[in-house]
Amino acid sequence: MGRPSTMSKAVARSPAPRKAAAEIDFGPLAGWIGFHLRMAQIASFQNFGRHARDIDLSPGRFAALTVIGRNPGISQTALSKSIGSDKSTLTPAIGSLVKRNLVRRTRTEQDRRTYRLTLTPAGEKMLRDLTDCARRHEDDLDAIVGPRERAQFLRTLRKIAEELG
Amino acid sequence: MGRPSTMSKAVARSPAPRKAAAEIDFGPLAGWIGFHLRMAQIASFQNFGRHARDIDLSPGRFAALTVIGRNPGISQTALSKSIGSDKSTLTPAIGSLVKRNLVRRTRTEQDRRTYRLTLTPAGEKMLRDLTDCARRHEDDLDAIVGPRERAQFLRTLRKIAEELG
DNA sequence: GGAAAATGGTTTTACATCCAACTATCCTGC
DNA sequence: GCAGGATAGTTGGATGTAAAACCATTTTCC
Repeated sequence: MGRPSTMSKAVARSPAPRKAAAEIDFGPLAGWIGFHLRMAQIASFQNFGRHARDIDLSPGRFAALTVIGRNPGISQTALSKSIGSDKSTLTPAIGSLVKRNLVRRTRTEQDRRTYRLTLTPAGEKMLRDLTDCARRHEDDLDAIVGPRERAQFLRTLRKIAEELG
Repeated sequence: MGRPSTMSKAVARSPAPRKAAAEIDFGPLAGWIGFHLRMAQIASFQNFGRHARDIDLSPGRFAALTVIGRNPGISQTALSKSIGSDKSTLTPAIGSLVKRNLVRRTRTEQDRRTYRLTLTPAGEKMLRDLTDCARRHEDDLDAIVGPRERAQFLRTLRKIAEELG
């Protein structure tokens, strides 16, 4: 496919119709909440990753760890509902946390289907470290949102999650 | 905390130490923007899915289609930057759009590394249909956010994406 | 008491996504 | 011009995710 036409067209000098990132036309996307929610979440996710680079745990697992820490004995299904991920997603996630000795999974005698999830001491330490990372990440977000808007912004986010959940 | 430790098991009648979703303790998560951003985005994603169930295209591809439609001739790299996904993610995504005859990918003679992406007529039709779905999804979001807050909310989201990007 | 429905978890399948390494093409400096 | 660096896109490997089918157990209801 060498396209041997040797550039007979050779428009040559035109500086290219290439688009700079800044001049992209987003059309209706530009005014849509859903789109910007997605973009903001992607950016926030990446920023969290920067703060927690050393510690090797994703935001999702961090949320899981926090909820387990605060609600010892919680079941996997309840956990999955609370953090908004599918229970089938949680199976390998919890598995890896158990393998890393951060979470303990014990059967109950009352209901032999469920597990009780609790943190190990190592899990509690990890949670403390991660909470520090998240705290710094939150400081970044707070600085951007600003103290005036913060409460209202949070309220709106919560409302979206509740009413669409 | 609960944990009456009376459980010699066989408590039988106790309505279960099971947690209802409503009474989960989220600890510091409860006040964090990053967490609620994530939850809101998950909910929004699912709601979009409900509206676009018939049409078989994810939000990410929808965004790609829109940007291509608005910026005919855009390159894959520029597209990936604009919608915030990795260029390697885009390779199979564009591939499937091309296979479904929604997008055309043409080589340029000036720079034989890049592709020019454009919509096919079928792609434009698909974009119109999807835009209708997204419009309904947006209506849901608008109803939740409310007209008073909308502009400020959007401004804040945009700021987060920009400053953390 | 037992069949039927519900519930907790796992497995399987199918993608989406990122990162790092790679190929092919271009651009730059000498 | 041509070697070395940049850039466009692809590939491979690892992980995250959801949905559906599935097993084991418990609960409901007759």
